[in-house]
Amino acid sequence: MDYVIKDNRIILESEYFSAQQICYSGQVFRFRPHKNGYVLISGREVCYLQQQGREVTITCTDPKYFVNYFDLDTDYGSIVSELKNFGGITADAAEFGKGIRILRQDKLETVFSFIISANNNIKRIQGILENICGSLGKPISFMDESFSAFPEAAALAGAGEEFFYKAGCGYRAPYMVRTAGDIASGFDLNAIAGMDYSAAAAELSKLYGVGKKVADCILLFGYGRQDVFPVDTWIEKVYRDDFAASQNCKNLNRKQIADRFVEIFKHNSGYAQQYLFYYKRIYDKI
DNA sequence: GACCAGGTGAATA
DNA sequence: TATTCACATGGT
Repeated sequence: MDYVIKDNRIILESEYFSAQQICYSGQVFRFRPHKNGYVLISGREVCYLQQQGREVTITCTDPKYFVNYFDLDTDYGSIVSELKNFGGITADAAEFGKGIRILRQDKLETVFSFIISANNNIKRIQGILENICGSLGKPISFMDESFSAFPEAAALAGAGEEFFYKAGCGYRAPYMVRTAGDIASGFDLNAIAGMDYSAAAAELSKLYGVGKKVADCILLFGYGRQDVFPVDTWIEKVYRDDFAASQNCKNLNRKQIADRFVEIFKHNSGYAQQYLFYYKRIYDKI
C-alpha cells in the first residue's frame, strides 16, 4: 500500500483500510472513539486514527511501529480478490470486511488479552484490560493526554491473584498469575516466531490458560501467521451454517474444523478467518 | 432464571 | 483418546 510518513504521521489512501472495521473486528481491545476518530493503544505505543472516506491519517508515537502494526506493506486488494473467488459466504465476508487489517500486535499483550478472552465477551474483555493497564501500566503522554501502556511481565507477575479477581478476570485470575510468572522468569515469546505450527502451538500451550484456540489467536494477531484458523463460537457457527453441508462431514469438533479451514484457505487462512468472524458476528452487535 | 460470550483445565470413562 | 463439567462475570 502507498503511504507517506511525515514527522509523527502516516498518511494513506485506500479502500482496504477502515478505522472503524479495524477497531470493531474483535482482534484488538484497547481503543476508544476520540474526536471523530479512534485512539488505539498497543504495547507502549499510541495512535490516533482519522478517516474521511478513503483518506486516512495516523498520528502516532512511532510511525515505524504502526506501519508494521497495521500491516501496511501487505496488499489486501489481492487477498480480498483471492477470497472472493471462493464465492458464497467467503466472498460476501471479504467484500463486507475489506477495510479490516490483521494487526501485528505486541506479543505479551496478545497473550494476556486472549487468555482473558476465553468464554468471555468483547465488551468485558475491554473493561478488564482497561482495569489492568490503568493500574499496572506506565503512563504514556500523547497529544496532551495520558494513556496507559500494557504492563511489563514483571509488573503482572507481582500483582497477585486478588488483583486480577478485582480487575474482573474471574476464574482466569490464576491463569494470569502463573503465566505472568512464567514469562517474567524467562519463558521466551520471541523464540516461538521461528517454529513451525505444531511446535509453536505446543510451546504456547505450556502457558496456563492457553489452549488451542487462544494459541491460534496469539499466533495470528501477535506473530502475523497465516497457517492458523482460530475456531471460536462464531466460527463454529459459520462452519455449521455455511460449510458443513458441502463438506460431507457434519460433526467435526473445533480442532477438526480449524484443520479443515486451513486446508481450504491455505496461505490466506488467517485473513479468511477474520473476515468470516467479523461478518458472522457484526450483524448481532458491536 | 436460563443462556451466552473470540475456551480451558481437570476429572472421568 | 474422547466426553463431560465447573468456572466468574455481566448482558440479554
